[in-house]
Amino acid sequence: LTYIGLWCILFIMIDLILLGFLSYKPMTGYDIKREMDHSTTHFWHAHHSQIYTTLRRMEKEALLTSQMVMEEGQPNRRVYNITDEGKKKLQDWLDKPLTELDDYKCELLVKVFFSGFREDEDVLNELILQRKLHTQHLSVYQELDKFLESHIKTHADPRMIIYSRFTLQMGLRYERMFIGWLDDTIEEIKNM
Amino acid sequence: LTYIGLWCILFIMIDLILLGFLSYKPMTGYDIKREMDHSTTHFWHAHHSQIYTTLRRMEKEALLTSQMVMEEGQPNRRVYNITDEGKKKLQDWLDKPLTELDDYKCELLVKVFFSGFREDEDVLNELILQRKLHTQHLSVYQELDKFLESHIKTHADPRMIIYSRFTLQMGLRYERMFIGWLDDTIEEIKNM
DNA sequence: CAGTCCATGTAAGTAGTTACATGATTGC
DNA sequence: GCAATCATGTAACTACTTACATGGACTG
Repeated sequence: LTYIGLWCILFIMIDLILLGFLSYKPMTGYDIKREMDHSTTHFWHAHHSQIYTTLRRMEKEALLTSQMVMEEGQPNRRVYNITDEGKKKLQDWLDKPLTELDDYKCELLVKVFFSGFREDEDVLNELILQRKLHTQHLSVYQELDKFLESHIKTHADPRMIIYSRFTLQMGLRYERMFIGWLDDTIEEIKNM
Repeated sequence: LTYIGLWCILFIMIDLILLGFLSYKPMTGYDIKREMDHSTTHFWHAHHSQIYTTLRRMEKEALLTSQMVMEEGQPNRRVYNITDEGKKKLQDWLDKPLTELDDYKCELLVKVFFSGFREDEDVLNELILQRKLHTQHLSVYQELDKFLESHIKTHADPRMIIYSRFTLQMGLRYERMFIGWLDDTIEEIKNM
């Protein structure tokens, strides 16, 4: 098991996300958590506990350095910087193309799959609730998209914004696709 | 931490999937793995090691029973049956509506998010490769869908088939949505 | 005679989750 | 007075992954 690490570098997603954010600018764990909640949540999320422990571990691995910055009236901040080794790791991962598909997990679909045992009425109510939740998500993404669109020209590095907007476009499409499926499935159950 | 189990029953997805399959008929771990690979993979997958260990644990929890069936010329089979307690657990989970959205994780989107650092050419190649993979998946789902459609009337319990087909419809929509996003993103990068 | 299918397991590790813990400041 | 924000951590656990392990029957 252990010798594999020598041959094939392990790319752990949370590591690469932290390296990605820190390649833009020095940040604290708190900063990264906040940014993730506003930009990557719809395709990758992390709890603060995982972020803090991973940053610590990556500092030991010489991918990052950190300094405590003393604040008055506010808690002190541990600011992380990416090292050359960290930059290399990020670039190595980016350069290596994905040759497989991500696997998708969806609890709702598991429930639907086994819903032959349920009352149609109950399934319908569940799908209607899900539709509400997805509609809320969709409108959040629409707001975010407007915001990104307005900042795309004023930003110093538009490439960053352009690529992050591609991911948001996927968020929008995903929600619309999901709502479409919910609508059609609701109709089909009603007509059963 | 421990007292929570007393108040709030834990619903672990793999448990519920195994209960779901065994509520149709008695099966072995191998059978369930094979069925999952043909029906639930696109929204939930499991390795055989997890299936075997979970079945064992659930037997201890009195949700299942098992008997070894001796075979000649072939390996012996451990056939599992669901108990009344197991049926109750499955039904309790089905009856409790989901009040949140599943969270979605996608490594490709993480890469795209940080692809401002890459050559457009490299990103394009990666997206084109992903397009190929998604197209392959799509055609597998289309075959499966044809198969389900032809069996929907001859099957003893069409409700089962109808609900499982709903999940396949999602698979089809998901792949089409993904390919659409890939096409548009590829075009936008080419025109950059 | 190499490879896949049948069939069932164990061992070891880790990524990620949930809860515990603290405490000053700002705002309704 | 209550809740949220800022800010950083530790402790404990578990769902899931990867690899190890076996061995007969069938197929091209």
